[in-house]
Amino acid sequence: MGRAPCCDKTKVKRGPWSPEEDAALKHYMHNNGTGGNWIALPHKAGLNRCGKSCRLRWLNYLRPDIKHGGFTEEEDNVVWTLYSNIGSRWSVIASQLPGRTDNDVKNHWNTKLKKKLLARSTNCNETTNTTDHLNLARFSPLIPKTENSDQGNSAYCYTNSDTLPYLMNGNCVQNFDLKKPSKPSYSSNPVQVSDFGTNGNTSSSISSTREASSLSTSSSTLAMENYTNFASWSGTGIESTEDGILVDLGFDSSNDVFLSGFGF
DNA sequence: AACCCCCGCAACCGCACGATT
DNA sequence: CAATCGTGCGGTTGCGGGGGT
Repeated sequence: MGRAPCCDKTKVKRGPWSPEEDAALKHYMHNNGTGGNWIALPHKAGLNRCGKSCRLRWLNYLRPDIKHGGFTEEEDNVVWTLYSNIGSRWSVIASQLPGRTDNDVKNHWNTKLKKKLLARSTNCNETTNTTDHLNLARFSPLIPKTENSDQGNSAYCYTNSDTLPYLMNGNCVQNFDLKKPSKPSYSSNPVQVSDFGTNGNTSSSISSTREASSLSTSSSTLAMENYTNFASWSGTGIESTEDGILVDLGFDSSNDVFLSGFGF
């Protein structure tokens, strides 16, 4: 048996809200709040609307603290960084942007930022056959394990020693243990991700703050090290037989790139 | 001036989840 | 424990405005 619809769609008004409806909803919300029940609200407020529609209208448009207008560069940076780490969890991203709603962030991503990303990905594809192979790590959002793996259990974050030090405003690349790539097509300096967490010099050059923790079950142990710009893990057991790295070096607006990656 | 196309945004839809009965 | 309900979320749609031809 399917879910019962929240309202009779043939009997409620749909489509754009009129100024009168907005005023009625605002007035009701000002005096009563939701009363903990959006479904009953339209009737109480004298609105011939679905409760979900009222909720959406209020949260995305009528709320007094809503910020309208274009996104600032700083807000873009937050969206880039969070999207690269957690994906399309718009409500979580929006919670980090005061006055912005999940719908705002989603629309902004779909209409502006995604196109930027695609444009860069195109450039990435164009350059991976040349001597510049940094783009996978610089542009990729989190890549699912199965898609990022050559043989199911290994992956690399590709980087470029010409660019990374500038982006990170430091010289950490010098400390990485650079190895030859496993894939012939990637011929520049890849950073084997499992090396991040095992190289003490690397960690100290990236960040002054560091936390370590571990998770244990009867069958597995997962050790976590969290740094400002990346987190590494290594473990044993059924669920965690691989070392991994989550890199978040943020967005560099002057170069119009963001650097973020995931590997194990 | 008329038409077309593209883009941005508001709104809708369906599903998942937690709370309640 | 299962059914029901309300809410929140992410994906998608479609309208309207603006720019180009």
